[in-house]
Amino acid sequence: MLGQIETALSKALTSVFGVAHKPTLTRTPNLKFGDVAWNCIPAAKAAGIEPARMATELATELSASPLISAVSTQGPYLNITVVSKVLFGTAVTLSGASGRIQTEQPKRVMVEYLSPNTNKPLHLGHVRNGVLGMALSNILHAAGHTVIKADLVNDRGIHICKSMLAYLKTGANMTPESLGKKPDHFVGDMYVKYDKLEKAAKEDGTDKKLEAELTLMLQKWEDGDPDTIALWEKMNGWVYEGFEKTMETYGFRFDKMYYESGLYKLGKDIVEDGLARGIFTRLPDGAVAYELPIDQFGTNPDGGPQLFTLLRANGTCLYTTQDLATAKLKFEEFALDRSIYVVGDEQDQHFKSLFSALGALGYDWALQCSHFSYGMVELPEGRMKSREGTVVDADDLYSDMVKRASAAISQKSGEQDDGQLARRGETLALAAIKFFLLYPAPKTTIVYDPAKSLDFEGETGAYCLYAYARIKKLLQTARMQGISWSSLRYPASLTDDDRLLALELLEFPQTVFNAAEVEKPAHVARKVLKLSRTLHRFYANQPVLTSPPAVREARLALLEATAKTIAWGLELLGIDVLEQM
RNA sequence: GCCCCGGUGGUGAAAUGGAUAUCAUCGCUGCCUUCGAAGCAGUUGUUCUAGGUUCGAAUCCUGGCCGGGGCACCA
Repeated sequence: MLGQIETALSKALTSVFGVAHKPTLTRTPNLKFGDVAWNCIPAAKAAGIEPARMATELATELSASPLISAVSTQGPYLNITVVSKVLFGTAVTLSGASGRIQTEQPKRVMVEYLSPNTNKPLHLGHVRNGVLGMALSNILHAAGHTVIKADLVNDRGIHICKSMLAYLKTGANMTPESLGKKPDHFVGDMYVKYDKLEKAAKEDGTDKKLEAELTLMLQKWEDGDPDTIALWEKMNGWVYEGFEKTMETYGFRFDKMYYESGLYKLGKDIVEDGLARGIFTRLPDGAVAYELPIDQFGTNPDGGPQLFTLLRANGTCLYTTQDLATAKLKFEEFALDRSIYVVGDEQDQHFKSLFSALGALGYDWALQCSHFSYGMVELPEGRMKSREGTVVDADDLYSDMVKRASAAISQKSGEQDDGQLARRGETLALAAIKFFLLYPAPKTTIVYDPAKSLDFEGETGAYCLYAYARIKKLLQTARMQGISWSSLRYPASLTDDDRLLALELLEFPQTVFNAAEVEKPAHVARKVLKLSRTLHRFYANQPVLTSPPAVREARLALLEATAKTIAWGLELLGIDVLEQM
């Protein structure tokens, strides 16, 4: 509907001024200016026309439109009031997912996210990653793109050997079952134990020996030594078993799994090829590197180009070696148009370098690779360090939040705890966690204070869920009173609160579509919150069931549409609603 | 030394170059005898700095100050 007005405006621009322009309507700052507005300055300036005159003449032209009940101007602003019947009718009909806008150029997009190491359980940082990855995938899908969700598991390397070696030295007679531990936590404990072993070794001077043992283990793994492989499989199996549960809890899902252990050698050919073509350089000690362009990356301390190392001096592979190959594999295997990596901002430079190297190799798809970068989740005292065990564990966070959420529900509703209440607590807890992580811009560093935990008031998931539940309760009460609102009639005399809610609903699909275009899930989160706020204000200020029948029915329809839209927005964010808080 | 990111009320955040910079939280004041107070209404308090571009700058450009991340054979 807003699109139709934009089209009418575009036609008027052509017919009156001979200007080709695609206008975008915005909301007015205040309803006294009308419902939506357009600023003439950019188009007027480009065409050499005085902006206020353009606004005036367009107003005359548009006033004939059957969609528009009033047009006015305010300097260069063209202010439009939409015919109420059209406004409310569209808002109700196109609510929820039925209003979604689909792209005319659907793409095949891979979203790689989570990408855990198999030496420790998932923590809050992974949760931020996973929640962003899922939301981004959902939003791209809603906009009509084909999305392949991929997980690259870092299941090999020296850090994995650390857990394995610590297990051999301190716990080889134990299993997760024997200790009653969640298996990924059991392996994570071994990783922490290694750190302790290392510290102890440094004190009694045996650290070189320990390091040699570790390197030997990695060597044995690469040589395919049966005992080492068996141990690796056993411990990784435990980790996967644990991951499975955590990922199910948080709703992280994948269409494709990549394992570094099966990929790490693949990059060697690409490196050799680059070397042969003079794109990569062999360093004096034998390592292979890509010299990063100085205009983009600057220089290193001795004035030469920065180096992006692709192969170790001893010929073994690096993460970068594997990365080159995996990038190529993704495009070939899935005929991708676009490849997105959801990875923390500490790797900004890594990805910028990787994409530069891929471009230098002549892969035209290198331009379609992008790094969805996000900031760390820190504790009040600083960064989380898994080696030192100072992390907010994903499973602990969840169970802690469920307790708090259940307690809050019990307290506020006065209900006693039962199985059903616990399930509501789970949904509320997840909504609180996910919304907390999705609402700020991704690049902000989030500080999470375990002592304060998460709020259920203010700009929170609970605020949105409560808006939904309030509507549901109201609709239920209406049904019980035998009130029906299926036949829609829109009384002329509705208030600004009704109008604001309808406008908010109308804008929603465009916001979701734009969020997909710019790949910003936070835009959807902010919009859901804004809609919820408009709803709460409406609820507090306007009676529904006690209004005259015509107004009552219109409002019930509007509220039902609002509930559908809030639920859809939250669904895109990976958040479930509660019919009852 | 180099590269990247940031600096907005006390605190945490928002704002395709566009109308009076928006929210939350904290503080203070009200509203459960009308559909659920996890809510609503009111109130105090904000764009690091010096220039520049522009009809118009929190936003773009240059310098400065402050903070965070990264700089290779880790991921």
